[in-house]
Amino acid sequence: MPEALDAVDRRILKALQRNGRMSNVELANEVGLSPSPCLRRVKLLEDTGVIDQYVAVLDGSKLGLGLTVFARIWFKTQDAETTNQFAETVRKYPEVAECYLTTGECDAIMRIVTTDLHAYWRFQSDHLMRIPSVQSVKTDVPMETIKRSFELPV
Amino acid sequence: MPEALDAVDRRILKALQRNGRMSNVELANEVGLSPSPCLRRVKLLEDTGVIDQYVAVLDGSKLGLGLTVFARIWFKTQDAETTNQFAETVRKYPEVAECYLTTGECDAIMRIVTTDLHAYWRFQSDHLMRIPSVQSVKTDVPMETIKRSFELPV
DNA sequence: CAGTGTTTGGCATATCATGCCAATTTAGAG
DNA sequence: CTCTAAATTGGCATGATATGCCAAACACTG
Repeated sequence: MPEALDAVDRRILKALQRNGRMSNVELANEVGLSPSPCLRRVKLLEDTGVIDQYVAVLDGSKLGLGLTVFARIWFKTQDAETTNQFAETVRKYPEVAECYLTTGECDAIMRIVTTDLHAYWRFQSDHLMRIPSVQSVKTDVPMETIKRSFELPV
Repeated sequence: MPEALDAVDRRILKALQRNGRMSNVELANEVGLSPSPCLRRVKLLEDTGVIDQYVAVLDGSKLGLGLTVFARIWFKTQDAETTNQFAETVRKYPEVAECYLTTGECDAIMRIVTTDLHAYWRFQSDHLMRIPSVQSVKTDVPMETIKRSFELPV
């Protein structure tokens, strides 16, 4: 690992997590460098993969995608084939924003984005429950957002 | 709602969700417009709040923050005061990336980012379980990522 | 304190954002 | 189908920004 982040790097990361489209000149001012070395540091952070990507965060409620739900999945069996088939299928659904295999109580967790509860129910019964490896699903529906951040505490 | 998104707007949103730092010239080419009206559309999408913000997405594993866990919380009581106190406290912890109040089986769901299981355990016992309103916590630990996207299917 | 390697700041140039205006396209009414 | 008005587009001029290069400052080692 060639990275040893110093205080300036951390300030850069902090700033770009808050505003990924900030101009390099503005960023340089904020972290106390001139534009030239600032840009070089940013490029290095990108090249080493510390900065993975830049994204625009959309407001789902303004796009008819106001409902986020968390679903826990239980498999019928936990063999590799079952798991692979599940993964392949899940990756195709745009409704599934995130999906992880877990150890412990359940076998997988997903975050799913849909229009409303009705649309979610349709997705669950028409698609999720029809994946052969899926035995059962339990859903938790967020009613209110207390905190929502994509930032890592660097 | 003054927004009626057409096909070009959707292409803009799709592109900026994949690369939020794309230059306007490049974006214009990709969506089949000249830079001038393209920029105007982007600005409108920002002003109306469809585009909420631009962020840099970091790789937690390269920053010593490799573990993401999901925790379900049960409260002792569900009155407004309990809830508010919980919310206030949770918002202060940088480890807590997301937190929602839920209806159904549990009372709240959180996504928590830490260094490793040991650090999580410390956070749970030293902080989470000491919030007076919290009765119990169940944790699901992702072992493998099947899908991870911040994109909305526009 | 000299030498070496790293990081910085400034500068020149190419690319880009931005605001304005004329031209084109679209939508609606007669 | 035609005319008109409104909305949207493309091109252009200007100011700001990114980018690569070089010399100077700095940090570390022997």
